[in-house]
Amino acid sequence: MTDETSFDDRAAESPILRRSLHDETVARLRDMIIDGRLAPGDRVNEGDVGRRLGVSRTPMREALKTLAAEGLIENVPGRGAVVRAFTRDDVFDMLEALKIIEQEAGRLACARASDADIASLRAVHDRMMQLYAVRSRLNYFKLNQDIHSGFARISGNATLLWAHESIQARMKRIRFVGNGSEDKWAAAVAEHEEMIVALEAHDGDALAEVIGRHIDRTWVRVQDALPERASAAPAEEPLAS
Amino acid sequence: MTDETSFDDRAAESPILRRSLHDETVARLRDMIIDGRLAPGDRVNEGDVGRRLGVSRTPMREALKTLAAEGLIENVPGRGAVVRAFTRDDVFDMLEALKIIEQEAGRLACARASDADIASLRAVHDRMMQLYAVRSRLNYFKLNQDIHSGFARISGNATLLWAHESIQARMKRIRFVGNGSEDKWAAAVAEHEEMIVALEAHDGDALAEVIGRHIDRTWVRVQDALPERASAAPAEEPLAS
DNA sequence: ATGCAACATGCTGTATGCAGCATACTTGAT
DNA sequence: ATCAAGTATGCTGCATACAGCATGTTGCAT
Repeated sequence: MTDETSFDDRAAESPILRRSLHDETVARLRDMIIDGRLAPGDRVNEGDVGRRLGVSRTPMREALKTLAAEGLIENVPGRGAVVRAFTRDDVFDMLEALKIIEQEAGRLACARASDADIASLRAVHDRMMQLYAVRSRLNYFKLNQDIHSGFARISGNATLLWAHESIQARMKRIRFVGNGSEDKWAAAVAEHEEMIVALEAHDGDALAEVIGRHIDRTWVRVQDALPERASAAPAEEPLAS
Repeated sequence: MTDETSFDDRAAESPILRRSLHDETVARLRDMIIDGRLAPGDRVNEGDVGRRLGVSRTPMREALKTLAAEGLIENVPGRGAVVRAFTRDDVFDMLEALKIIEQEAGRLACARASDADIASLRAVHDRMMQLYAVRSRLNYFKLNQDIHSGFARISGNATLLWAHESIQARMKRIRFVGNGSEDKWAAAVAEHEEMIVALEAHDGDALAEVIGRHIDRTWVRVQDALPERASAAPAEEPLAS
């Protein structure tokens, strides 16, 4: 279960385009939040964390403003940045919204997407099947994000894609935690296959139905891993150990 | 038609809660973008605009980062902030996304909203009818934002509300411009009435249908005011004149 | 022992200074 | 006259310095 050690996925980025320091800092902080180095409820000390990332307070503060707008942290006046902690209700809302967006994006994709677009999603799915075959959980998980936002991507609607990815970014930590047991994983893989088949058949209703089922079961799975009232962070490292 | 002069709506804010300088700056810049003082494509000079707002470059830069995350401006590396210009396709995508979110939020609202919630929306609608009666265009327009995000608000889903408001914030400028002629306005008012009736009857399908129709017609209306390829800003002030 | 008040510390919020880069202008050559 | 190259200017990006505030601690009084 531990063929990978770090959650870091920066290596997968485009190799040519060098990002600005701001984007870099935002990305690294995002990673720290997702993989739990910054736990929900933690105060983010600009000086400390900035030193740790090798940037001064100014770009640090700017990155925190960006993350606040993304909904990953909260900026309390006079007290600085706090990693946002999601309640059970918050997570329910996020999944419900994700379901709506993904279903409708799926319908649009069935109506509009080119064969090449569909083939590209099929390719991602095939790679995920291979990763599932060797139980490479972390790499599977990484691609899982892609395939879900993939429907929004090939729907051709940039705003839907933006909304989906924004919400998914907040959920990443939680989905990471609630990745579930062997049989649940198998069921998820089967549903993915159903989705791709529906997409290839341009059957929007069928696709929406599977997506709905899939996300409903995600809610069940995630719910178990969620503490009663507070956030999404058990104290210990949940997966990458 | 010119009973109001400024787009400014800060007076409508909660009187007690004093906002931080950051939030204040963000809000003021947002207003400047919406009412056209900062036109799409304009470069935002940190020094100049900062002086104009009475803040130094640092909080200015932080505000720009927030606005960039909100999608109202773009941060070009090495060139600073540029007010984002939306293409016709961008606007179509935004309206399509808004339609999806608003329809499904409406369905949820019909299923879940309390009588008090529904009554509050009815109250907003009634006030809009009064404003329509005296043709108070700008004040009508302000409440129009509220009633549309209102469905998301009383759906009880905070994430849907967030998504709706985020997208609507970007659209504000365009909706402002494309407010349309007398008869189109009358049609819009009639559709609003239909929506409230459907909501009060808890008829989700009917509500979704009206919302769909309403936004489709918004697209038609807005499209005319939209230049072919570029942004959403005719040079002159379009409405408050 | 407990509560309150004054103080000390450390952090946030803002301003300013400096280096680097992009762009515009000027000057010269063809 | 036009184009190119070098130069100059002004802005961005980042670091640092300073002021104000929130919080934790200590000492004193009851």
